[in-house]
Amino acid sequence: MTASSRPPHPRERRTAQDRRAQLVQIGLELLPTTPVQELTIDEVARRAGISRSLLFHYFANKREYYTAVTRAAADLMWEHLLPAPGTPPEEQVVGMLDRYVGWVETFRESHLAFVRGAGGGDPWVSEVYEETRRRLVEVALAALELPDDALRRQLLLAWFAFTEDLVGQWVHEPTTPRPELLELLRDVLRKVTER
Amino acid sequence: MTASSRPPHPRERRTAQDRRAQLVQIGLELLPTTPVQELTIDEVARRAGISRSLLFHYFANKREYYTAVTRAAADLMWEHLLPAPGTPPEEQVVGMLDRYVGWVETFRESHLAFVRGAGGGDPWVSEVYEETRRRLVEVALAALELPDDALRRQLLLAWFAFTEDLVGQWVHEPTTPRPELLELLRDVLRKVTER
DNA sequence: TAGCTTGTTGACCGTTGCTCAGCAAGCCGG
DNA sequence: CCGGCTTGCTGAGCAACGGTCAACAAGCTA
Repeated sequence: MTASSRPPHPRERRTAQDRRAQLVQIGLELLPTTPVQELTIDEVARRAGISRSLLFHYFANKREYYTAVTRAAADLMWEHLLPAPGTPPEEQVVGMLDRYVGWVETFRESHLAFVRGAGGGDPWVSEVYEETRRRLVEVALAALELPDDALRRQLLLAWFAFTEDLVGQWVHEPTTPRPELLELLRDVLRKVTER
Repeated sequence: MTASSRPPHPRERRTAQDRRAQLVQIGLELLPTTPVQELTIDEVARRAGISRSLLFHYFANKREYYTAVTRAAADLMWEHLLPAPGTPPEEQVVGMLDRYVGWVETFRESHLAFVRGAGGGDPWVSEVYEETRRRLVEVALAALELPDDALRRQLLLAWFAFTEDLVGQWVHEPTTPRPELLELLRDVLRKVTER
């Protein structure tokens, strides 16, 4: 987040860690306006005030860079959704759902662009997001205290796709009050898993 | 290094319509193996046995080309799913669902790659597929004889996201017999729309 | 001071999307 | 047969982008 105003001549030397973090941060800031894979190295380097070559010093290639950005975005969401340890099961699920809707509300385009980018095109990128979804399902499975079989996992993942889609539409056109949306999602989850 | 050969057929001259169709066809054939946006004009032109320039004679730019390819793919599916006129309502829905699963089963990677490509990255491309989904919802709404309000449409679209996701998983790991999958999907649809 | 480590750069290359001036294959009226 | 028109088609070439490489320079330590 440190402002990198560009003084005329002197070079700005940073530690490897700092530089990497800065580059990923720039990627995160660009994410809302640009499909991940379309970030140009030039643009990122320009914003960081460094040469293209330096970016390739930290990331072997473009893909490695934008998967790192994607992973950072996914981690941010993950940390926001994760329930505090010790929360009662039912509350865990409801809380995660509530925070998920909040997350989408807060970041709107930003988040939708991210999901879109994560779902499409590059398998390496989609793998990152799919892993996050799998982890979410893992948590939900435990919280719901459901038996763990393959079909149920598929259903939970599919329910998450349902939720993603519906919430994505809802933030653009809130067809029902927020609490009812949450109730509806919880209800569908119940009906989907109760078999 | 380019082909300096002028084989027996120095040049294959076609009508504009023919050429366009051929180019789109080549795009469709490449779709399973390559994310739409990553098709290279070079590759397509090479397969068609023409110069790159000619492709730009028929499509203003790359995007116009691959949205045309995407639209062609979407239309193929649409035509396959559309119920025959005169089919009784319930049968329409069940039939479409059945044919949808069949479609995914038949084309597997091909279809999943398509959906992935259509969902991600370029808004122009995703718009094409979203329009198809909207049309499907339109048909389903009529077939189910449900009142037509904004929330219900959202729910139907979200249910379709659920279906897409579940069927996509299921073809990779059939966790339940096919008829039960269909029943399950129909059941979830009922529960989602019965409010 | 020399010497090492390492953050950093500019010059260069191959590929790809895209443009443009013009060739060539049919088809017309004379 | 001929000139000219239309139109499918090409090759050379440009700009932008991803990626490589040898070398510079900013700090640290001996």
